Amino acid sequence: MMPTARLKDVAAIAGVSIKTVSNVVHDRPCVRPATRDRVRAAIAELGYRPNASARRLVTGRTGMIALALPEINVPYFAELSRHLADLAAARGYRVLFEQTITGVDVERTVVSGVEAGLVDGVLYHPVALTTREVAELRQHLPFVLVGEGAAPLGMDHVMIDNVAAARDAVRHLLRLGRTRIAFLGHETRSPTNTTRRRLMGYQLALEENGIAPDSDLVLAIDSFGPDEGQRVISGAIEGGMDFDGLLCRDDILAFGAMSALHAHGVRIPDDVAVVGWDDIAVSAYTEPTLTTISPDKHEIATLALDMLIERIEGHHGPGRHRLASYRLRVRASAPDDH
Amino acid sequence: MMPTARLKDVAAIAGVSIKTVSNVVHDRPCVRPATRDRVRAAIAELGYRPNASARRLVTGRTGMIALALPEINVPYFAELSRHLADLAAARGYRVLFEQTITGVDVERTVVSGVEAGLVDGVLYHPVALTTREVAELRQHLPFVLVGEGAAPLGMDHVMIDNVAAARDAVRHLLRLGRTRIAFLGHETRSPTNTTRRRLMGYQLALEENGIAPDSDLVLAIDSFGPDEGQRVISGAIEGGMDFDGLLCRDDILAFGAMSALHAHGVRIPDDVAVVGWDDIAVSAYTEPTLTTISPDKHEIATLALDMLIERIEGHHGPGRHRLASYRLRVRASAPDDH
DNA sequence: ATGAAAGCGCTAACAG
DNA sequence: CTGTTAGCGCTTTCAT
Repeated sequence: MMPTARLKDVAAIAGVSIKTVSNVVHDRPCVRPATRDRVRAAIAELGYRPNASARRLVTGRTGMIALALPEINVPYFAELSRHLADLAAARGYRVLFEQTITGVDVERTVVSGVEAGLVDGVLYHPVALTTREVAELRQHLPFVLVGEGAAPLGMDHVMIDNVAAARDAVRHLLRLGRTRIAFLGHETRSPTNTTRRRLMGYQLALEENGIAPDSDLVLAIDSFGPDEGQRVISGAIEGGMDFDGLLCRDDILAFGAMSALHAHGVRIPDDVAVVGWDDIAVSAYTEPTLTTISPDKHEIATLALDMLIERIEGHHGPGRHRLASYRLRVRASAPDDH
Repeated sequence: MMPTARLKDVAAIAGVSIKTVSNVVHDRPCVRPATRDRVRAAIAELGYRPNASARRLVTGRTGMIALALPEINVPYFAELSRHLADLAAARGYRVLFEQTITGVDVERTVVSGVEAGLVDGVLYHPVALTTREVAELRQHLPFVLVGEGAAPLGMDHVMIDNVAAARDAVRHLLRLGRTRIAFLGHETRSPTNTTRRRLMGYQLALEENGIAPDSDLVLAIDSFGPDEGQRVISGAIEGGMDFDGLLCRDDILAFGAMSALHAHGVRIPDDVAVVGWDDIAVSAYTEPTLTTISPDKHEIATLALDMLIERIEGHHGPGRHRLASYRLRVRASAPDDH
């Protein structure tokens, strides 16, 4: 493996100064055609590629943004990442992927940023860190928060209105005549803001319809994942829980729940109408297809990236909080006409 | 936003030379405790963070690997990425994410690598590029290929034995007494190597059992995605296709197929037994649960990363081709006892 | 239109 | 144990 060619080597071969080679590399017009061709030939001959680190050191710009998410394998994050990656590429940025699931420590490390000059900005979906910690740790770096986790007022932030969306979902179930509506996904240990907000909307919708929320209908989970949804709903059915509607914290839990309902011969939606959350791709192909809260992932990605790039380009205003849109996507698990 | 502190600034405040500060930053033992404390205090006071680009420029090491995949939102890739990201983090590498879906050009650009010194190595899942192109474009950079796409002999490569796996899947269906077994997922335009291999295994299994492959049972698709699976299977059913078994190119197509089967009142597995491919997380929670070829994603990730890191650390041998293991995960859509 | 030279912030070899 | 110094490869004034 021959040592990588440098600007200097190209210059030597082409018989010009490095400045000229640099001009050619950057497609600057101020080079005579003949010279340009000679330089181009030398570049090809040596297989010259500009060195990224050197460039960055001098320009101070990396052209990279960090995407800090809990778990890339979770469909919602994977789908959001797809939008983010597409948009970032279109705007000329590369994406450095930081997975934060490993724990609070990792999350803290990512947020505080051990090295400077690694990326130009960070898109961060907080989970474990508190608002205060995020605010304190955040480095001197453009930062945009995504999701319902910690959101210090001073920082840019994008989310959907979780309370309103949960309320809409429950209202939909009420409209179908369901009155014993359960909520699946209350975290036992430390409830996330996400769950807290969704639960709040659930409660509001019930109360505004004169139904007293029944805490027995709020089902706790120990983990996310379909297996947990299945376990908890199986337990509820076997324990004789009486319910005719079910709002799940997310689609994945809903899949597990539906699997449990099927296994116990409970008909969906006849006996229990089910609503999920996230509208991940497969939700339109389950049996029955899943009614779900569909956050506009593309809009979330666009808003987040726009704000981040504005910050990177020097915007200095106070923290901006943007709400992305969502809709209730009605499918067979809780159809309109039932 | 005050200008980032440099080694030199810390040194000035602490009243030592930059070498000493560097020693402290690197936790080198050869610093007197008193000095160390003073330096630490200065670092904290200035909020000093070492500059990544400068470090890289001088060490020539980036501590990053590129992960070049077609589409991160596709569950199989998302799940594989999760393993890769976990392992990379454990080995001290960051992951730069490069999405190649946009087209052959993007794929070519990613493989050829515009800049040098951006990453230490590349994990690449080829789709559109040919073996020859990959071999020609590959830069002077450690490179490991994943999947069934182009795989020049000279380069490291990890995959599962797709022919054998497809054969196993079809054998399983034959064992269940199915004889009219269809294959869903032949690409009309330019079939990928992946599909070609799976189709080959399908054919082999039929022939070894004395069944003449019927080209009418090989169903073409124009795109991936559940909608396409649904469309094609609906068309086949409506066109009167006679089949009792179905091997799908991947789980996502299988979801669409199952949705179409349900819609037409075709019972799974009674009327048609279905087998998917990839064993993505939700496959265990569909109705019915999906029998599928389950590649050992963790093993794929481990083998790939191990080889890549060996190359990064200087290994120079010829291209190594490794087969990761797989198993047929039997679930309700094509159960053993049927 | 092209060249010479001064750093960007850090590491590491070499002195002391 | 600590300081001095020479680059890493590139961009960018400032001359010519």
